Amino acid sequence: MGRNKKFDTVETIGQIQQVFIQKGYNATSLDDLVQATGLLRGSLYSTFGSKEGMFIAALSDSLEKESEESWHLILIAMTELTNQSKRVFEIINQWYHHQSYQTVTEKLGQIVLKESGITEVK
Amino acid sequence: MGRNKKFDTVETIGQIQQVFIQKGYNATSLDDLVQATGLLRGSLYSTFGSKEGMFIAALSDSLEKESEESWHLILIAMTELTNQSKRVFEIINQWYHHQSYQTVTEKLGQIVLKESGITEVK
DNA sequence: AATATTTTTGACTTTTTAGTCAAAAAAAGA
DNA sequence: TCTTTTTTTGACTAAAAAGTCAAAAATATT
Repeated sequence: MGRNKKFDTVETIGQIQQVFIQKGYNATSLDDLVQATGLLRGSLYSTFGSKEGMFIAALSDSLEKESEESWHLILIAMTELTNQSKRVFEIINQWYHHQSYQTVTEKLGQIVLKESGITEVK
Repeated sequence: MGRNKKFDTVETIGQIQQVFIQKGYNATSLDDLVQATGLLRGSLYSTFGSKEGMFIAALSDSLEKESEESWHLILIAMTELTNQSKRVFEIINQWYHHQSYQTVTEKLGQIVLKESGITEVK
C-alpha cells in the first residue's frame, strides 16, 4: 500500500552504470548521478541508501548480465572499491571464482589501456 | 641566495609515491600527503604547485627509475588521470611508445588483480 | 471517500576537499 | 653584520562533497 515509485529502477540502474563507467567511482559525484538519472538526491538515497549502494546496484546488475560493460565496472571495483568496501570485495571475489586468472588479467589489462585513451599502436 | 629547503625533495617524492600507490589518486587527500611527508601544506604547494603536480613528480621520478612501483603509478595514471590531465597523458603516452602492447596489458592486468586483494588462485 | 503508507521534493547540514597567503623565520651572499 | 631572498608556518577560504529530513504529494487499499 502507498505510492509506487514514479521511475523505473532498472532504467535508473542503467543510467547509474553509464556514469560510473565513464567517470570511475571517486570521480563521480552525486550531482553527476542526479543529473544522469533525472531524479533528486532523496529518491536516489531512499532507493540505494548510499553512493556505495548505487555502485553495488550497478555492479550486481551488470554481473548478472555479463556484458562488455561488466568489465568496466569490475575494473573500477578492483581499483577503487575492493579495498574499502567489504561488500564489493565479496561480490568481486565470488565472481572471480568462476573465472580464470588468464582471462581476467588479460581482459582487465586491455580495458585499462583502452580506457586510458593512449593510442594503441597495435 | 636565501634559505635552502629544509627537507630532501627526493625523499619527499618517495613518500608521495607510497601514498599514491597505496590509495590511488582521487582517494588521496592533501592531509594524507601532509601526514606522510611530515611537511605542511604550504611547503608541498610551493614545491609542487598542486596535487596534480605532486602526482606528476611521483610518476616522472618513478618512470626514470623503471622499478616495479612504476607500474602501480602507471595504472593509477591510466585509470584516474590520463583523461583529465593533459600533462599526465603526455607522460604516459611517451612512455608507452617504448613499450609493447602485449607487455603493458599483461602487466597492468596482473597489477589490477593483485592490488584488488582478490585471492589469486594461481 | 477516507485512511494509511509510500515516494517525492529540495533545501539544509556537515564534512571534507584543494588551494591561498601574509607574516615569521632562516640563511645565503655581500 | 646587514640585507635580500627564500622557505616555513598554519590559519584561513571557498568550493565541493555526501548525506539528511520534514513537509508535501501521490496513491494503493479498505
